[in-house]
Amino acid sequence: MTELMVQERQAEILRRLKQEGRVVATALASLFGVSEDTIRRDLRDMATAGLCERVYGGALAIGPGRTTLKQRIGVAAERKKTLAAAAISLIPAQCLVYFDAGSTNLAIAEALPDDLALTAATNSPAIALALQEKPLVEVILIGGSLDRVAGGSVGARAIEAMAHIRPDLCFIGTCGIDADGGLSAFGLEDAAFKQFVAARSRRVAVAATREKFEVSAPYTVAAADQYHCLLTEPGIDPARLRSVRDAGCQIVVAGT
Amino acid sequence: MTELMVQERQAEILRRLKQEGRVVATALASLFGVSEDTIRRDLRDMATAGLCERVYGGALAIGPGRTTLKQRIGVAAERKKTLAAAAISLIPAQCLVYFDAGSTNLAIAEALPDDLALTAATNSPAIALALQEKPLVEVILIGGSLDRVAGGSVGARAIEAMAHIRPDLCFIGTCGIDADGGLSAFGLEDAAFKQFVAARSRRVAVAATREKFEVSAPYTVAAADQYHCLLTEPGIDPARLRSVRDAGCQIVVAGT
DNA sequence: TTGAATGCTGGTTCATGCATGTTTATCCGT
DNA sequence: ACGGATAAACATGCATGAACCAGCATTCAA
Repeated sequence: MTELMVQERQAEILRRLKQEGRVVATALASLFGVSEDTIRRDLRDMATAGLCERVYGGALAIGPGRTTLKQRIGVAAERKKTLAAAAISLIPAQCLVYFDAGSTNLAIAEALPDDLALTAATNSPAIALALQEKPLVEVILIGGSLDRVAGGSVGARAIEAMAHIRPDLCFIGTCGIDADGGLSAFGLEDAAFKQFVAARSRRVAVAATREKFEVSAPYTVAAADQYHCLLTEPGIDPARLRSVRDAGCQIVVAGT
Repeated sequence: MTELMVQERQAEILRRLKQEGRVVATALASLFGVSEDTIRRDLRDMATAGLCERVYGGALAIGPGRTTLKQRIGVAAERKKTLAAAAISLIPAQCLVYFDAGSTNLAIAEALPDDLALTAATNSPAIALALQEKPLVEVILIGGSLDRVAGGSVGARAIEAMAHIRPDLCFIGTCGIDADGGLSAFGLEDAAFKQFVAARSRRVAVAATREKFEVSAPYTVAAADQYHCLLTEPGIDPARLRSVRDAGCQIVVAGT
């Protein structure tokens, strides 16, 4: 490896932190060909700068990088990751994809591979931040009034901004799925916006963990025949899925 | 290698910077057949002109991929907090405040007290997330194309969305402040958007740490008489501040 | 002759490795 | 489970050489 300057070395450490969630001091020392003291100094500086959390033996990432590490450990989030992996296989390269606000869609955005080139639109600041990390993704942010509960822009301005865009594919978030496969949301404006986006998209996908099948939210978003793909986990009552499939919807069960 | 003139040499250095992302002073010296002092002078000049980042041993390229918002957040975090505290005293309750993308403005948004009620607009996903945590703040997200370097929306859509809003106060971010107090930015679209926002706002404030006074970015945003309040730290050359004050601009020095 | 570009001198700062003593995690025997 | 042993990881201070800057001298062209 070519000799690196301080800033480059720290930048590289930061990159590894983001990617792997953690770094080991001794490994970095031999990797860069410097003493462990130097690495420790680097980590200390980066920690005081708030770029990482110093721990005995190395350092941990802060923020999303660290949550992905936690996700690797946590079982519940492991399911979302599986879902996300399956979702990504639905995305053709070089197309325009819309990501609706929501934690499941955030997981999909985070899981996008670095070598996938596409244009991504979203109404969620959190998803926008995640997408910003993907080098080949051009990000379009949909503005509007920020809905605290939904975690994304809604309202007239959001719809106006969305009217300029026709996604090839959209991932709609849902709060609940009723017996007939209908999607629902907790907010009136949120539901209206989802509806608008779904109507404009060539292809509508819904990624939902199994607990969504046990929730019914007050505002309807779309019936089963208004979306094209339902992405979910194993262990759902086959009768529920059948009714959705009968409406002409593709069912993808992740992890099978 | 044939002997080159200063401008040619610097242009060649810049070319190499763009291509390789970094240059080493000693290598350049032997390459051009000049003393290391000359190279250092070159790099120093180019750095003050905002063309590269000077580091011990050489220089690093500036721009996409090099310095992202995330990296800038950790820099001078403590000082930015002091700046933020002072900035908050400028904000009247119940008004519409715009926060431009940038790490300094992010610090201001994070420092907002929980009992302050206002409507906040921003083009930055990161700032939107921070504002979402404040219970009495209504958040308006400005959409558009997401600029990775600036960390916020820019472009036609962003301007269109902004045209519906007339902020009582806006905090504009700046990449550099020139000798006459003029603000500048690294991106063309970014600069254009800042300009548009500033023109629409009743009152324009700029919060800048001291290093901004040593940087000059390529695209101009606003002259000193086009903003109303400059918020900065102690230790700035008084002559610089005087020229800004002479333009009719209020100067607030945080932490004094 | 003036001014810009460059090289040189001396003193300063910076990054790094090494030596020292301290703290921490882990293992082990009770 | 508990307390001590042990080795790894750590912080600190210091030494060193490289990189740095300010200032002055030199060159050369306008």
